[in-house]
Amino acid sequence: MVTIADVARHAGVAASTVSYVLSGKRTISTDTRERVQRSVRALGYRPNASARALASQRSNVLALVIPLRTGMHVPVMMQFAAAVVTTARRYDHDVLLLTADEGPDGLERVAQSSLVDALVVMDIELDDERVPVLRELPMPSVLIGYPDDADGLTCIDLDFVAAGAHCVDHLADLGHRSLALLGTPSAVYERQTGFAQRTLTGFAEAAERRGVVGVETPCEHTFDAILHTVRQLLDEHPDITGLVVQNEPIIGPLLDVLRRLGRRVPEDMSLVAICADDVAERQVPQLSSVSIPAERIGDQAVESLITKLEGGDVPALTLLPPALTARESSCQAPHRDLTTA
Amino acid sequence: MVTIADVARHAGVAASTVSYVLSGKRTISTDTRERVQRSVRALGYRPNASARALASQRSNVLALVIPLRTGMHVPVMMQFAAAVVTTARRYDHDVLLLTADEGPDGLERVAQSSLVDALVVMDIELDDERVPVLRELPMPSVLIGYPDDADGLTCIDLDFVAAGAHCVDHLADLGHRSLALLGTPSAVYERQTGFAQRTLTGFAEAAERRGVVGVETPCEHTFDAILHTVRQLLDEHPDITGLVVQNEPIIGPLLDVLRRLGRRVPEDMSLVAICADDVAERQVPQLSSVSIPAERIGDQAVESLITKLEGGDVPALTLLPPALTARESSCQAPHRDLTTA
DNA sequence: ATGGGGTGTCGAAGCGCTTCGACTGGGGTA
DNA sequence: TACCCCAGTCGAAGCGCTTCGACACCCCAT
Repeated sequence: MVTIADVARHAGVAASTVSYVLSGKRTISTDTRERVQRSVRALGYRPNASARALASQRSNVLALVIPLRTGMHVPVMMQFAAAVVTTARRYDHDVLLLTADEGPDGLERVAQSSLVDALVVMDIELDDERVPVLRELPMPSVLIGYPDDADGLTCIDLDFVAAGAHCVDHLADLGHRSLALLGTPSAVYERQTGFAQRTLTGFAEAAERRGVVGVETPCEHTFDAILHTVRQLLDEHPDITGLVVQNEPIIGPLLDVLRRLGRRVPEDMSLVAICADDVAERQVPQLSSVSIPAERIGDQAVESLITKLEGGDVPALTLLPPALTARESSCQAPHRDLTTA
Repeated sequence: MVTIADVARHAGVAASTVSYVLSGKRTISTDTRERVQRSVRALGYRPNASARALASQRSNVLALVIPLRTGMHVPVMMQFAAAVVTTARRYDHDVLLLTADEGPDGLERVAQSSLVDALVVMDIELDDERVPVLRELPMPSVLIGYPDDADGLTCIDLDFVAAGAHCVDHLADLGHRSLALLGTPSAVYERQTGFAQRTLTGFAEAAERRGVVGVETPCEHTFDAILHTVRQLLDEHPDITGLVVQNEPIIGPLLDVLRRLGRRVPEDMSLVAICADDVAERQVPQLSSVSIPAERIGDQAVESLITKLEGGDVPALTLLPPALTARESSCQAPHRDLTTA
């Protein structure tokens, strides 16, 4: 293994000079700089990460804490992780992957051992036990999602309240008067997951504001559960003509179920999903949807973290505005009466 | 930050003694050991990872290289990654996440800078450009999948040749005489991805061996592509009664397509998928399937790597035997003639 | 009583890098 | 001409840990 001393000897300079050439932290004459760079290339020198971290107190590694629990939508998380890694690399950082089931201790472990310089934590619950730990940790962190008490934290998320509301507005604009939100599995709500709760809030508030009926129900992933949930929903509320779905894996089977129950989409039943664009576009009919900008969130998270590492300031809460794309699955409500109030 | 010197002072011993207590590499009297342990707890001491890595030449970090490309099935990879992280933690290691698009250079970077002790590389192509790099690297690695020339490497994979064959055997046993393999998107084949190629081989060999007709076609992910592919397939081979599917995201839409084309599953068309069990079970009808044991592969990969790190020997190639679970989507072929030969 | 072999502990020497202070020499200013 | 300043470079001191060899000390066999 070639060390900085080897490079220094080869270039006929001191080791510290090599270091300064590499880091650019002091001015070095063009002549010397080029000579050193040639030696670096000639010897194939790579600085030893541990030595560098030890001396500089910076590991150039970010922790990414990913949930691996039931009901989480996997492809979105993967997109997200990919964005984090890619963006981190742009800033010359690497990413250490942690699973959420290490819990708060896992965060303390990697932080206090200086394995990482900063943390990105996904899937934050409204009352998340990791939050107090993050507050005390001697390094910056960014949360994806945000807890009830976000004091002193940096949080980034899609504005799910607005997302829920957008869906309602879209359907209400099309004349639908009775809507349902088909949500995530109940376990996700029970865990007090922020995005699920907030969509629900946005949905309910918007329904109220628009003076339309809005009912909500969780939905598990199995086909039978979907069938049962939808059947019961339509039995109890036969006048529902608009469905908002926040549950990516059930989308395919749901379309099936509706067909089975004799509801055509969109003629009898309009559908708006909250999901990744490619999923919406893959369906038949293509779904109107509010997309989840996983990539942008991941980018943003890393950029905020880097800014904080460099001592900069970032907003405490960044809420990305949701965008609804109307596709084939939503249309004018079948008219039964034409009163508008 | 509390250091080993603080602990040593607190316990009234030398720093080296603390180190030996922590590592267990020398015998320490019970008395001293307990005193040190108390001090460690009292001060909340955590060894500094960089210092440890620098001194011991071991970072206790494994690299995991994940593909983020088109046509890869995401949930399986996620399961896989989760298994790797979980198992690595069991052996007191962490996992650094790399994306495949850093290419061979990424591997060299993390290896030569001693950021990691070993590597797990997924999604190996038959002629993978990373393979020669891995051979030269001064640290162990495990490949998921295996290239044509696997000399000097450690590879783990599901036996996809056997998987393809199992599917054929299952259908042939049920009396089907004309089968098709609906594969991954063509990009995956063009990349010479091992698992896709090998399934194809197994499928073709088994069809030959059983004396049944076996045709193969790639299939893209969009609904239209699926519809078109299947329609064309059935036009050209109207006597096909058995379908093998190795393309997880199309499974839902495919069932739709078959329904549209007037083929009932399994009465008119038997289906066997190569996919995760939960996906198979979620469909209606539930699919007969060969499952992809992502978790076992992940475990196995890490365990092999740890063994190698400790100087142990591991088999060059571990092929996990595939298991076919018969569910509702496959049944006796509709009889048109009863000759068996 | 003496020697030998464990057992338990210590001190010091690195691991490979960054960074600080100090030094040199050349150019500009007074 | 004397002075100062700055650009460019060097040497040395760590960063916090592991590990090697050395050293007591005690117990047992002689």
